[in-house]
Amino acid sequence: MPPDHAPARRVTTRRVRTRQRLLDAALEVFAEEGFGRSTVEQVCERAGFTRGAFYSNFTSLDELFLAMWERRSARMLDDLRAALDGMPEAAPEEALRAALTAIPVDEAWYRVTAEFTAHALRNPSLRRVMVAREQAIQDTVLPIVIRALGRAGRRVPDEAALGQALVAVHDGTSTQVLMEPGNATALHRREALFRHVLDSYSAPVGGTGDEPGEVEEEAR
Amino acid sequence: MPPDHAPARRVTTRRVRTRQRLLDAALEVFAEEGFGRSTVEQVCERAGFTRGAFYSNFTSLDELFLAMWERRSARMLDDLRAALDGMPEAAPEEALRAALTAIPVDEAWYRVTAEFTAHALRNPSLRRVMVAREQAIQDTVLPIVIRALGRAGRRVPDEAALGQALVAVHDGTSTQVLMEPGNATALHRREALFRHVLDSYSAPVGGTGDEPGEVEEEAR
DNA sequence: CAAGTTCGATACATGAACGTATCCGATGCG
DNA sequence: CGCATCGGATACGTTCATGTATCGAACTTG
Repeated sequence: MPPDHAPARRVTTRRVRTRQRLLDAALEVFAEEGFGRSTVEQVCERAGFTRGAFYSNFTSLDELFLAMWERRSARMLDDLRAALDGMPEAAPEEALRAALTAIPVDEAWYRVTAEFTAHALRNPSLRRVMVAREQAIQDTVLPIVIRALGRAGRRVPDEAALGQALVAVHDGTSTQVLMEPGNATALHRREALFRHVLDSYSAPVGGTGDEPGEVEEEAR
Repeated sequence: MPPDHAPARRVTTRRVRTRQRLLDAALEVFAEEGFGRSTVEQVCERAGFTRGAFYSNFTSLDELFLAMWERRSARMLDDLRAALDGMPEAAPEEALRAALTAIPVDEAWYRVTAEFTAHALRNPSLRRVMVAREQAIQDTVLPIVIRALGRAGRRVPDEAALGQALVAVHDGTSTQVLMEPGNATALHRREALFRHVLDSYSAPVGGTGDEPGEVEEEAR
């Protein structure tokens, strides 16, 4: 129902295409230069435009940064979802490996994410965006992980805690892996850590009833 | 033995003091504005100098950033060491809690670290600096952690793996905690995750001989 | 206490990025 | 096919950060 109060913007084909080209260019430039050191002109040049195009589509670099990050972030979630849906009957071990190879391909993306994290730590509204995204990731990943664990005969007592742990491990180890490119050990240890976390936050169902050092439900 | 080839710089008292004031100011400014958005003038103003002082002591903002980060980073390591040395006979549980409260006090520092991480991901020589620091942290912390675990009757089969896991968990959870300030749950989950990692990467010595789901030594 | 050196302040020239106002080709519509 | 609007290009003026070159006060040294 948009017979509008505002002038009823027609969204031209051209417009959406230039927006996308600008967003793509932004990812590249921010990854190379860093967000803080990037300029409007650099982004436009990379996209094959002049600054006129930019100011016609966005009002600030911050706005572009946010839009780009959210778009790319959503796509990453889609990829992850696809990778996990592809193996609905896999064992946790396999699913984990599949998920981990589906994700950390794009170094540029992780650079930009690190940049975005730093930026968000100084900006309450961006912080909320990041928190929301973390929640979205958990909502997507957790059910699948939990189902996989279930097939392996394990139950997760505190799902939210597992979700937070997985995200933390993912972020922390991603950085490590990127800091030493071509270090296979770091990659393997990353996988191992994930396995340990999955183990620690789940317990065998119908077994002896207790394992040593397992999770007790947390106080809220 | 420095009867020098270079003009034999006398290091005046004044000089070191202004250097320090500049470094302190840099931490604050970078934390507030972000490194990329910070200017030489902002730092100098905060320190109570003009740009002349800066250019007399450093050649670029990058140089200042690196110097500041290394200094602060070293101090952080000292704090950590002190906190852990303070309780040479503590149980792992206690020591963990002590270490965790000794560290994550300074939000500004973590902002700057995030900034530095992002920066280092684009800069090979900074990457090496970060990797070296991670190594230093492990060299400092691991022996203490391992001794504490030992007193609790636990042995660590793969020490390097534990070190990497601890750092990853620290980094990953720090971000989470800072993203939602005043969220006690995140803090508790952080602690819990540390406990689980300590458990997963160690095994009781002289016990039954095997626990389920423990670490096997890793391939190199 | 005089002479020299050091270090930060001041002044200046330069260049870069910004945002706006305007123009003109392209695109969609009748 | 002609017209109206849209969207990006161009051309400003302005602000701001940079780096250098010079100056002068404070401290060191003999």
